[in-house]
Amino acid sequence: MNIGEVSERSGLPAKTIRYYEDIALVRPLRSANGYRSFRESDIHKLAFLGRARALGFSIEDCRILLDLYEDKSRESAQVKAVAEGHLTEIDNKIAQLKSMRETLSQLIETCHGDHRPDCPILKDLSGNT
Amino acid sequence: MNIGEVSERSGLPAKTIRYYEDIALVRPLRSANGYRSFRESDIHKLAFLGRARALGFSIEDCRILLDLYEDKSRESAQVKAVAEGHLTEIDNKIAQLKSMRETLSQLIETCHGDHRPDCPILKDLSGNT
DNA sequence: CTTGAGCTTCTAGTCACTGGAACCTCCACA
DNA sequence: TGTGGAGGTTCCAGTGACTAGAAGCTCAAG
Repeated sequence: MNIGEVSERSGLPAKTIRYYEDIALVRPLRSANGYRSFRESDIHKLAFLGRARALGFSIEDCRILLDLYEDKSRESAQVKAVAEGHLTEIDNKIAQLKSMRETLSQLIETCHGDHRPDCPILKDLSGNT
Repeated sequence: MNIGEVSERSGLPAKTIRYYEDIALVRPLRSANGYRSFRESDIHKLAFLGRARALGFSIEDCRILLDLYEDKSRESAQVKAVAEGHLTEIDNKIAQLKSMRETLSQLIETCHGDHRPDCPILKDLSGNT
């Protein structure tokens, strides 16, 4: 199967699929004309990658998860550890964003936002309390 | 004032300060020996940038905010608009992360995480329901 | 006069793609 | 048989906001 159809079926842009081959996440065969030739298992892998990326896993995490997926003697604890590490990162990011949000929304509230130049947002950024 | 002291006083790494000069966010003078020579106003700007970046504003937003800061005839509505745009982005990111978090934590809960290979996380990623 | 800290510039790497150029291949239709 | 266009190929460069590291210059203290 050619890359266009694989792109449709996996939901990933062709560029991304080529990139994933570049970094050896998938290894499609080649036809006589030089075109990539994807097997069902490649499409399956790509869809796996799409879902893992949608959950925010890094490419390196994806690589590990794919390896675990293909290792039938894996221990589920290994998978869980990767997922938990990622969950922690997500929690950290959420906490950071919430803290930014908090500060920012307070500043926005106190800014009258009209034609006058006086602005508590700039005041705060400039270090004035 | 040399970059080292400015780094300490502004809280920004020297590398970052040089980068900010590269992209013309600050324009320190130069001493006869070629060293950057920072005025108080440069330090002030850098501290401003540090705070704006800590609130998650992009470099381009920071550039706009700095310009507004220096434009004494600005309208506070302009500042507020930038801040509100950024707040919306933050909210979007938080929503996305929360949705990831939701899915991921549910998967983690159902994974027993022991020596057995059976794993609902991988099952889900592989498209099995 | 040496040593070491601190400064300079420059290049390249990060992450995960994405855009674009130049070129090749295939298939349908005239 | 020619042609046009869709779809494939590779390679290079850019994104954002730094960061690491190398090679070399300057300065102050001992």
